[in-house]
Amino acid sequence: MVWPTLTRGLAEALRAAGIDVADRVERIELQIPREPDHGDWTTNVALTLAREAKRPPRAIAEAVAKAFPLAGGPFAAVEVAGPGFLNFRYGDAFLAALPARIASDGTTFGRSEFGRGTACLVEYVSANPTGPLNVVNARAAAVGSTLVRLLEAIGHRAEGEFYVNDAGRQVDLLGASLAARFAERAGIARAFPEDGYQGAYLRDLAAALPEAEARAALARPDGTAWFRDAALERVIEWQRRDLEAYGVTFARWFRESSLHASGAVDETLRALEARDVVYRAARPEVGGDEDEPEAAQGEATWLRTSRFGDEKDRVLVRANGVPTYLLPDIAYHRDKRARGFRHGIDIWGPDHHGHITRMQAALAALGAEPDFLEILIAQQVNLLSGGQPVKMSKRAGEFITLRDLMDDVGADCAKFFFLMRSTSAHLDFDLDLAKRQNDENPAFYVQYAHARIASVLRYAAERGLAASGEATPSAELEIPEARALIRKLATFPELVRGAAVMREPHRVPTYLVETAAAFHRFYHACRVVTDDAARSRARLAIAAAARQVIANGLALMGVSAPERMERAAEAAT
RNA sequence: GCGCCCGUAGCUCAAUUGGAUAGAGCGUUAGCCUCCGGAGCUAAAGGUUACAGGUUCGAUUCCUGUCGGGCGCACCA
Repeated sequence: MVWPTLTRGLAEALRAAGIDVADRVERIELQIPREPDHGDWTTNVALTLAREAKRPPRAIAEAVAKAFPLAGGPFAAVEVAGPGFLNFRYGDAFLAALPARIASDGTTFGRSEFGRGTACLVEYVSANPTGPLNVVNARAAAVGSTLVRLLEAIGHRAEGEFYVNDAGRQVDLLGASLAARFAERAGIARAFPEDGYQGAYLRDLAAALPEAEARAALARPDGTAWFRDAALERVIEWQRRDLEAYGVTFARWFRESSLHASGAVDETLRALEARDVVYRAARPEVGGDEDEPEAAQGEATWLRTSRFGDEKDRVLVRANGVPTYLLPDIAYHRDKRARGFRHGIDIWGPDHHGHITRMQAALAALGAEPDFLEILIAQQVNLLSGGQPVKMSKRAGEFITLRDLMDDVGADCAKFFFLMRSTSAHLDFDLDLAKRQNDENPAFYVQYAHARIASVLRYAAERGLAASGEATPSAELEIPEARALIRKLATFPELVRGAAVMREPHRVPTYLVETAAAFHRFYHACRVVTDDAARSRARLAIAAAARQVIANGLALMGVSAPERMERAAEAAT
């Protein structure tokens, strides 16, 4: 990997130039410029250090350029440009050796040790076990699973986890809804609960219940618990199965109920009390609304989140003695730390973004490191069909599910579309476009490049030709399209590092589209399989390297890299 | 009213933790197959980065304000 050697070389050159950056080597900004004229790597250290060094940036840059140890490294030249940028250019030897190196690295090309084995926990989807998964869950699943793979790729120990809210009011309501549906079937009068779950899936579920047992439960005063448990296990299993079909699995499905059972919830409350951030009162000491009639509900237990950046204090335990969702949630994050994770990343839906400050405040109140928890919001998804928004009503239980989406456009395509956009941005998902198996669909564009290369490699193999394991001859390296492709492939490790560090999975598909385009240009400029065996083998090595990088990138996304693609039967023309 | 997200080509979106001349796809227009997959390639056109200030060597990026879109503001999750 180029990044560490470049960093070390720069630190050494800066020291020679009289500037010591020993303690902040990793903060040196290194970038791959988008403008090819600016070299293969660039840094602005001379500009950022000019002020403290009290020297003009260009003077620093000149000194660094002179002292930079080029010998034995990937670079052949370093130039000073503009106001004081340092631009590094790969030597031909480095580029020539790259295809063979990618071949030998195989699926590990792009990986690094940047994360030094730090344990990270990514919590995502974590949908309530009250119904099918929706499209935002689908988006979060694509983003979260990719994030786990990205973190692993840069050397973290990363795990994905699904937090199941299988306790509390929502699941009780689910039980009551199911009981009502069963009663309805059995011809027993029973009111459907207000705000109950309307979805048709509960009717199906009610039909599948063991008749006698359900009737008995219905007759008992505490019978909804039976229906709740029945519904819960069924729904969780559906969710797990759908996610599996989608290609997303978790290291652990963590049950909220286990926190109650183990006493972790009570323990967390005591830990907070010990830190003197809890009080009992009828209304909050900070942030209360004067005309809140709810104040009459009696004394609740409050957490002083307002001391840690929240606008008001929050209820941990209701006046009736039942904890709000917040307390077990704090217990859950406390548990993550106790399990040895040094860093947690949560991916939440758009309806939870108002909860970020209170969660962070709660963890601060607990004494957690300020950067322990990072929360990403997987923004809203608007489905478009025929150019019109698809109408959905969560209340009535009418919405497009993850399962519908997979049936409609396929898991690969759905994931690719979700990952194309930055997580925090609203997303318009054009179902018609995603369904189209043609050139308008970027998922197919990338997969097609992979299949096309695989096809060329097969064609070559039939003629007894295989990729060369030798350095690329300079005659090939001088072809602009070949050189551009190899340079693009060389940036993959840095792309992976950047996407992981910045928590921006969307950089991967963006890169893959560019890489696929670079390959297609190479393909058009250079016939790969010719009568010239040596040349053919060299070009096969370049093509094979491109295939490997595209495959590695698609693997990060959890999208398949097909060896061949059947053209779907053209619609009547 | 308060908080958060967003505003970039006709449309959907990028722009590498403040970098150099803001880029792709679709759509439009004009081209490219005796040859390895044309699901491809080449070129043209398309921009006051919503608006107004500020910070600095440098702002699509950071800060303030205005306008517009979305979401959230429970002793629900």
